[in-house]
Amino acid sequence: MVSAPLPAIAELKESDSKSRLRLWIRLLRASRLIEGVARERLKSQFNATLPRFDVMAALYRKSDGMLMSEISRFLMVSNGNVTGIVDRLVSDGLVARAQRNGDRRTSFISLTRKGRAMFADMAAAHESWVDELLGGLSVRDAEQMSAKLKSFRSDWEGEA
Amino acid sequence: MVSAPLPAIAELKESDSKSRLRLWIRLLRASRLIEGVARERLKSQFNATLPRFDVMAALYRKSDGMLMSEISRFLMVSNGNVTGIVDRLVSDGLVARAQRNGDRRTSFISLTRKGRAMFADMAAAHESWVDELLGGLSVRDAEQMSAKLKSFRSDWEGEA
DNA sequence: ACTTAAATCTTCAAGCTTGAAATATATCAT
DNA sequence: ATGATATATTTCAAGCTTGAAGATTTAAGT
Repeated sequence: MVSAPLPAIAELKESDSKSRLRLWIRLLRASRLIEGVARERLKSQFNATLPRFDVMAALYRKSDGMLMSEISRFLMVSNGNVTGIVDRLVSDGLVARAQRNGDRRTSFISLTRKGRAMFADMAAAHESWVDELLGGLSVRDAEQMSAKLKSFRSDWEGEA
Repeated sequence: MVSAPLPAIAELKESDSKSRLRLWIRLLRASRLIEGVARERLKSQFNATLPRFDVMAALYRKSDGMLMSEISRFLMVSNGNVTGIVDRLVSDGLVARAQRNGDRRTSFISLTRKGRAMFADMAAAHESWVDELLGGLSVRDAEQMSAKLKSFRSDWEGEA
């Protein structure tokens, strides 16, 4: 009976993928909406961009500094990408590269005092924007969804 | 008593915004993860990009054709952006611009036969990728989250 | 030591993205 | 009709993004 057709299961399976596809589309549209607002306000209020904000956010958590590869892995972007963003942050005096005595291929990237102060301001504003945009969701809903998304991710990556 | 301090409410409020911020970060990371996989597979299996896929998906739903501004509004990207993507799709023979007799500023953009066939293939693959990546979520969870995201969005836009 | 392999980062071309300026067309008020 | 205003699109500069190729340094094997 291995070759017997099982239409009921096949139909169920298709319906499952449609549900997940719909979720994906809504997820994507929500992301784009929030990212758009954040990009626009970062530009007008701080003359910053979203990628710069992301890099600074990564560095803010690690005051000892991070390797380039740690930044790109954390942000899930390519290596070459981070090079350019950090270059511009350095030339704006927001970030510094510190020599590493052991390994001359690498350097520790960290926020300058100026960068740290600026990020603190941006982070507070950013948190309020997200609160505003996601305000339609109850805290309970937000926490439920967070938990679901976390467990989904752990199936695909090492941790987060 | 209007000026009396209300620390309990203030604390609650801060905790709310933190929950929403955490949700936002997980939403963003999930989006990036899925987008990364989709981008990579679209390139290797179809020699396509995600933006091209998005434009073709918009056009697939509307076989009569769409205006440039309808495409950009639907995809939530800038006007100028769509111009370049459509240009490349046209030069690949996947999309065509049709004159509109009433208004010479605009044209109807639509998939060619070739574009329509190609998108059908890509869409099937894409749906299976999403199903694979979001497979850790039950259908029930997916539908719950979809509903929450839909209601959140309608607070900020006309519809979807 | 010497060669090979691995790790880390940068460079580069192609394409995507935005926002602003430019262009072209259409509509409206006189 | 004419001029002013509104609409639709394209063009452009600056920056972001990837993936591949290149450069540099470190580690490993012999």
